[in-house]
Amino acid sequence: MTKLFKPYYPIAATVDVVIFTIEEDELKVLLIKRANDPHKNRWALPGGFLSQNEPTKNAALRILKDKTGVKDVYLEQLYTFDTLGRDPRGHIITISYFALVNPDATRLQKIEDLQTPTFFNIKKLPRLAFDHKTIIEYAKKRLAYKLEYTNAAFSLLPKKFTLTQLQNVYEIILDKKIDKRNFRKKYLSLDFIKPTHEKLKGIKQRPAELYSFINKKPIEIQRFF
Amino acid sequence: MTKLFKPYYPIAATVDVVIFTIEEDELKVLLIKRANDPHKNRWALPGGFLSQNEPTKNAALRILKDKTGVKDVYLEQLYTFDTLGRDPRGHIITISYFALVNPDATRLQKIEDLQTPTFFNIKKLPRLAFDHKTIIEYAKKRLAYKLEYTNAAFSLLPKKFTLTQLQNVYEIILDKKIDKRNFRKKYLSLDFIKPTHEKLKGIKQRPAELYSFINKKPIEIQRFF
DNA sequence: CCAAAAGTGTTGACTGTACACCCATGT
DNA sequence: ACATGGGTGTACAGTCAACACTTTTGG
Repeated sequence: MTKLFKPYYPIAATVDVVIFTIEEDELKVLLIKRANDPHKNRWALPGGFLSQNEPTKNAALRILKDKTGVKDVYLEQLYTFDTLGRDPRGHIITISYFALVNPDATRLQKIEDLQTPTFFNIKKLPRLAFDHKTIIEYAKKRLAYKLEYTNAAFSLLPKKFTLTQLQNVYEIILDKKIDKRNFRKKYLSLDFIKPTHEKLKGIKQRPAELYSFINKKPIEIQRFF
Repeated sequence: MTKLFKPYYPIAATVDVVIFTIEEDELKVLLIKRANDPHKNRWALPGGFLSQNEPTKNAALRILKDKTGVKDVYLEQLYTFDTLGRDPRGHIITISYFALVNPDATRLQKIEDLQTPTFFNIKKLPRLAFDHKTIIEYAKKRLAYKLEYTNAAFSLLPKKFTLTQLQNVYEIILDKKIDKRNFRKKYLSLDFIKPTHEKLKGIKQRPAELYSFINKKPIEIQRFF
């Protein structure tokens, strides 16, 4: 603290990061195994304490890189969790972030201190430390919104992808079947993607056209009145 | 702090509250005049430091009541602002909340220490303390979303209201004209409101039917696929 | 030629939008 | 009787949802 505050009570703040990916047709979340108490050896979101004069997003990026090897992700602030008792060490709030990554471009490091970063199927999560289950559930809702109202799917896909892969992303996250023709018509009409005129090769069926996102910046679509 | 953390750096956290209302056909924000430095005598969002073991939402309610007299509002967490330098006293993050109130039911107290809580037209804000302008802009976006996707308008209206009043809320917040017939058709089809079979009286035109919200809990509407 | 996934259009239902006049009341 | 805002319907356009067959490739 650069100066002291009269009657004001300092608290501790952590950041926690929810990293989603899609792998083997499953929505997965990145977890690490805690090296220390509390909850030693339990699976948890990558997270840690803020450093001095460190913005929370920087802290999230730093911790993510140090504990999992994941870097260069676009983080979005999710929510600040502050329930009393969420951390047995005392009054600790956590500012959570979330991001989407493409597993092909995301090599997990095996860190020496046994943090073993691992993507878990969101439907088969182990017992989690702290209130991290709550945080993941909240993040999942936000993810579904993002997919419905933005071009966020680009973060989950390789640079070039087929419409079937894209549709799979939607089906997995929204957890429902979508009609192929309607999906293509609608998604193409949004003008988020364009054909590359390349084809997927080396497979035994008809090769699919590869598409790419026109814009790798977040774009929203509008509604109501 | 109930226990000490080894190398971990305590920070200070404040909460700030954005209270919106609609009055005289204008969207207004509740501000107070700061009693102390920094930014003494400048207008600011009601806010203050977290107390020991106090959840942020409780802190927001406490501060709101103490500094403005406003109570019994439904607060929703907005965002955590943490830009370095946002507070000249040091590394202080703020967890912001927002709420909608009906001015008829919200009596502002004139507090002895000259905090003078006042609703300002959002289009005519004075110079604000800290990064409170940024916070208000963020809150305004969130407000427009809420209105489009939920029944949140109930918080801005008296128990009984006319469809014209409801439409005004939308026109003011979305900042555009809406066709009267289309608005009525659409809003009624959402089944958020029901006629009370009472009429507005004592005015010189044809008296309007009064409606009330069926449900004063947040409800969302769905889209896409 | 077979298996597998890619690709493609039409129809009917529903929703959004544009638009103008009569009605009920107080003065 | 008039001024004021309240209240109402229709038609056209656009979007959504349901639905099945042909094409291309590798083996």
